[in-house]
Amino acid sequence: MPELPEVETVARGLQRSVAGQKILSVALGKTDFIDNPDVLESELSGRNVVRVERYGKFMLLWLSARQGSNNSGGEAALLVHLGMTGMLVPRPAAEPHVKHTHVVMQLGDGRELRYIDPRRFGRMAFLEGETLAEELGRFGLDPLEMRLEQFSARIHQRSARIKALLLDQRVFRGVGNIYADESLWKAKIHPAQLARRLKPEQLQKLYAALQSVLQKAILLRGSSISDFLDAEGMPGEYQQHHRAYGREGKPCFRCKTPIRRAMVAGRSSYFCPNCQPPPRSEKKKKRMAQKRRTR
DNA sequence: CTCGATCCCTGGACGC
DNA sequence: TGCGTCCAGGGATCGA
Repeated sequence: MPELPEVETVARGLQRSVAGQKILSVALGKTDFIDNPDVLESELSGRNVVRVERYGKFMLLWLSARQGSNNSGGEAALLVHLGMTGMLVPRPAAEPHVKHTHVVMQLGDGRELRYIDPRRFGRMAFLEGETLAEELGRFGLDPLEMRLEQFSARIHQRSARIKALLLDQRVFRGVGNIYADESLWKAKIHPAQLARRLKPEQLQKLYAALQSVLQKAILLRGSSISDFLDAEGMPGEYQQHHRAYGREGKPCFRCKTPIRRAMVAGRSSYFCPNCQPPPRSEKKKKRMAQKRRTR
């Protein structure tokens, strides 16, 4: 569930608390979510965490070259995806490891940077040089850095549903189910609307909605739905500002019509059936269902 | 290109 | 209290 605002929150926290720290050694538990556990283990120890930043839904821990190496591999980084339930948190080494602690990095100041993930939907990888560049190149625009023209260009002639495109990390990096639904609600666009059908005014509205929703969410340190906590163990507050996501049956904040839930692009999607009018294709589907019932 | 289905995994909700 | 069952959900992958 960590999406752009949650990952940004964690990354900022880690930048404050672990940037500059040296990784002395690494201990691994379950490793099925790690690209190449042996490489990760051997490459991490002895490096400094230079800087922590967000890249889409990933955290990027930029690493120094190791002493004695000529840094032939180019820039190196630890890539961390939190999946649904991942947490990356610094703790005093003396504190017991909670269940599902799978990666423990001993830091120079006596703390440990721990990766905890019950479902292991996350991902961790040590990457450097060309491999790293290639991996990062797979992803689309950062929603907070793109201009309107770039946003529109990525969307306007695609035949997929707008929600599917918003969720596609190759198109935009960092948007997930919550913020896609919230943005679409704010822009009054139905999630199943075909992207190429959107008018310029709608694209402009969606662009603005996406940015304001994400910025406000970052300000409130993300949404804590199930158990999201930031690097300091604090929950976010944006869930109190949700207008669509998770509000099935509750009145729309604009028109009081009950919020509906439907599967779009394989994800449960929340929307106001009045403010976000369904596209023709959806109406057709409804008529078919009606026919079946009356038959 | 776009879609849906399937798998990964565990905890929480729910029914009995 | 304790089972069993179902579901959520990002992303990879595969077939239609």
